[in-house]
Amino acid sequence: MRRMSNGILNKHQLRTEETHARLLKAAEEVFVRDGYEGAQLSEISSLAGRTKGAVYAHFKNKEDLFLALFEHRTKQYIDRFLTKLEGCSNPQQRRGAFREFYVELAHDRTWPILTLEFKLYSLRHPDSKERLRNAFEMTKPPNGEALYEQTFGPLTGEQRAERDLSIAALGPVVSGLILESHFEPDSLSEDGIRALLGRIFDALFPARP
Amino acid sequence: MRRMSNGILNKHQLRTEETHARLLKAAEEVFVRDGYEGAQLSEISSLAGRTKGAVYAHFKNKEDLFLALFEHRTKQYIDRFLTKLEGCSNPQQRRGAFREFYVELAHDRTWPILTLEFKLYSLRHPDSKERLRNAFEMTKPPNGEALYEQTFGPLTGEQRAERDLSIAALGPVVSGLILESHFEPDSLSEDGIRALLGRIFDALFPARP
Amino acid sequence: MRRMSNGILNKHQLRTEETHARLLKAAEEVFVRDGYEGAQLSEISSLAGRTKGAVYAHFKNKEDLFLALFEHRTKQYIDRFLTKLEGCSNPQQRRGAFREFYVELAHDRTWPILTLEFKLYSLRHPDSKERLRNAFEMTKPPNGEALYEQTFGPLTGEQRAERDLSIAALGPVVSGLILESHFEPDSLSEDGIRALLGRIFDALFPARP
Amino acid sequence: MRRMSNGILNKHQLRTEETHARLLKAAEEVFVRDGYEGAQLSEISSLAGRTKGAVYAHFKNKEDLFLALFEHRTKQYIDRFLTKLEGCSNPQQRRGAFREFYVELAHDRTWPILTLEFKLYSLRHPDSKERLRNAFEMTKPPNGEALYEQTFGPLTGEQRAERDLSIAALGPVVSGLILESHFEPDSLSEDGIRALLGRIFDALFPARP
DNA sequence: AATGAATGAGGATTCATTCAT
DNA sequence: CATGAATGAATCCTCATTCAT
Repeated sequence: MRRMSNGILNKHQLRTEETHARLLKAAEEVFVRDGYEGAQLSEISSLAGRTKGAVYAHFKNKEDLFLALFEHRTKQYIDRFLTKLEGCSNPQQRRGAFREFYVELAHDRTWPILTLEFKLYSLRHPDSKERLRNAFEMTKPPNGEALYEQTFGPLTGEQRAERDLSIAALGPVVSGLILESHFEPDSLSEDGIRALLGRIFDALFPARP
Repeated sequence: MRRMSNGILNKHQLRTEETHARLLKAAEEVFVRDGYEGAQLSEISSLAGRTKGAVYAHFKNKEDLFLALFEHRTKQYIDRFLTKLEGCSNPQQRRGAFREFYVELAHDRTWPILTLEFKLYSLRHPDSKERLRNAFEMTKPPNGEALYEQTFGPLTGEQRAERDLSIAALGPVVSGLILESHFEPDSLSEDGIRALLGRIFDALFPARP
Repeated sequence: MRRMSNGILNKHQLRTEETHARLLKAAEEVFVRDGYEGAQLSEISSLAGRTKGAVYAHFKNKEDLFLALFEHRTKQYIDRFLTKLEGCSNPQQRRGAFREFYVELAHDRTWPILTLEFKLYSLRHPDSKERLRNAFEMTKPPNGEALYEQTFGPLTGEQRAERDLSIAALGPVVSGLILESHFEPDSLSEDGIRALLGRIFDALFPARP
Repeated sequence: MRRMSNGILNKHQLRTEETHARLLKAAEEVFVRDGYEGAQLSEISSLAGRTKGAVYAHFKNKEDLFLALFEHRTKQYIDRFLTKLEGCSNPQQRRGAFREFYVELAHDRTWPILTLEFKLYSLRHPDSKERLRNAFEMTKPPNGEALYEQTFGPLTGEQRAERDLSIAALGPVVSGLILESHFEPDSLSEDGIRALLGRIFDALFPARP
């Protein structure tokens, strides 16, 4: 998008950006509620106060909208995560911030479901692999290794493998639990999930003496 | 199905039973691979060596087939679980058998995904709630409370609540991890998942002294 | 289609064959009137007294219906042509029959237009080349060389090349004229075209002494 | 377009004229390649180095562009034809020039196809008849009757009818042959068509003694 | 029980056209 | 004059479901 010389968007561009944002927001709601296949572009667009055609002015097709949504949310998510850790000055603090960030995911009814939906999609559309791979790479913070070392301390090779395994498990565990809580809110309340996540986190990343 | 006086099925009935079994088997493969929406009855039936009409001779519709499959597999699953615990004579053994059963779910690439699919379906089809509820009830072993008491010992009310929460978490955790391993086999190998499940199980159900 | 042991089609099959024939007939009318792009499957099917779905039970898609129609009509056309020539016992008769057959094409308002439409389609869909080629091969009678020799006599190599060129021109000339007469019936009446075709035929295939 | 007092176009107007010309050129390419229905305004405009909006600045709509293109090319065509004949001083020369002009149409891969496309369009859009009629009238040279008399000599009423019929046939014949050669270049080479056109011309307009 | 032709509702996608800038 | 985001109508195609056999 070309900005005016003063760096300010003109009216056209403002309207365009708003449409883009509205579409993504509506898409999230509908994709999470109805799933990829069940989601209807007509509902997404009308929820965004636009028509179906607007979707196609911004995205190549339904899949493109879906992937764009995932990329968009992933960026936000990583940013929030990194911001949280930035304020910390030592490993203990960092581990605590990480733990809290993780436990608080119990509150998010949307992102973990979207994540599930996306992985199921990729499982079933191997042709989109390329872009899917890239989007998944974004799930991991840049400079992850350094960050984790600053958080969990220096580790032997074997310990590092174990740590990476644990890290890989975090997201999937939340997604599974949130989905279950959607279905059985009585068995898995938000606080219940919070408790579980805490215990699981501690089991996977034991506090160092 | 009416059996002959000697309790043996005649040829017609044998063929009918075979068709039923073939359809369920094919349905599992296709539902897991393509998801509920993506699954096509034509593919399921042809995979079973039958035509679409056969599906409608055995099941009311697509949803009915899906739910019947879930009920069928749930029964098998519970049976295997109970059989495993039956051979045990004391709580320690029982806990160990439970743990092993759980850890070995890492090997099943199908049931955890089917479970996810089913829960997503229920999330999105609240109208089918009644039957869905019933099917989910089947997920839990009959006489569960007694069984768990025999396994984890007598507990205070609070401990029991914690234990139930942990039990509710087991399935969702496996499902999340298996789905992830489908997508990123390198990060989450079968053995890796086994290790994770063991650690999580121990964290959720600490061995009593 | 499997016939019953007595070679007679059962009710199902009769109905199926009728549907197939009705669809082709309706397709011809609509494709000629509206062109390939302009033709609507909904109109074709309703003209055939069926629904759109029926088209897809018989043909893979719109293109498949279009090509099937061309193949079907081409067979009929070649058959009529060969039948006409079969009754002849000498070259003069055969040339006369050929000429008459050709001149009488002036009466056909449909086939020449369908031919045009098909060639324009092939011009614009090179990907369908394979099947198009085959369909076009059908335009030529089997054993064409022998037939033409029996009709126009033995020729030197150069004469044969000239004859083949003339043969290749026959169809296109009719198509061009029929299209024009659709547009300007006053300038090109059916009888006018008949006269023109006769003169052109004689110029391209001079009667031998 | 208002010219400056000296009859010269200013910069704005030059740019406008160029856009107009570019659009017509691009339209010809795309209409011939893809047909009226298949042609996309977006492609025409981008081929012309403009955007869709430019089309609507110069033409009322797609049909208007198509008809304007036909009118534009028709004018050129008639001009070339008349220029060719102007240099002749007697009927023989004129007939020869006419014949040569006709035979050389074999070289034009575009105009005959555009002509076909246009006639098919008019066949299928009778509502546009008015403008279509006018455009077709332009196909005929002004003072046609006088011109033809100077070319083919004075004729009886019956001869004149025959001559008009032959004239009406010329264009359609070329169009049919060119289309065929697009599809089967091996059977109908450019030279082959030239030969055919010559023979057909001579058959339709026999040289007078 | 099983077949498969036919139905018909539904949804993604395309593209000529409009309009604020 | 020219842009291009947005519209919205139009249409192909899919697929669960039905029903005569």
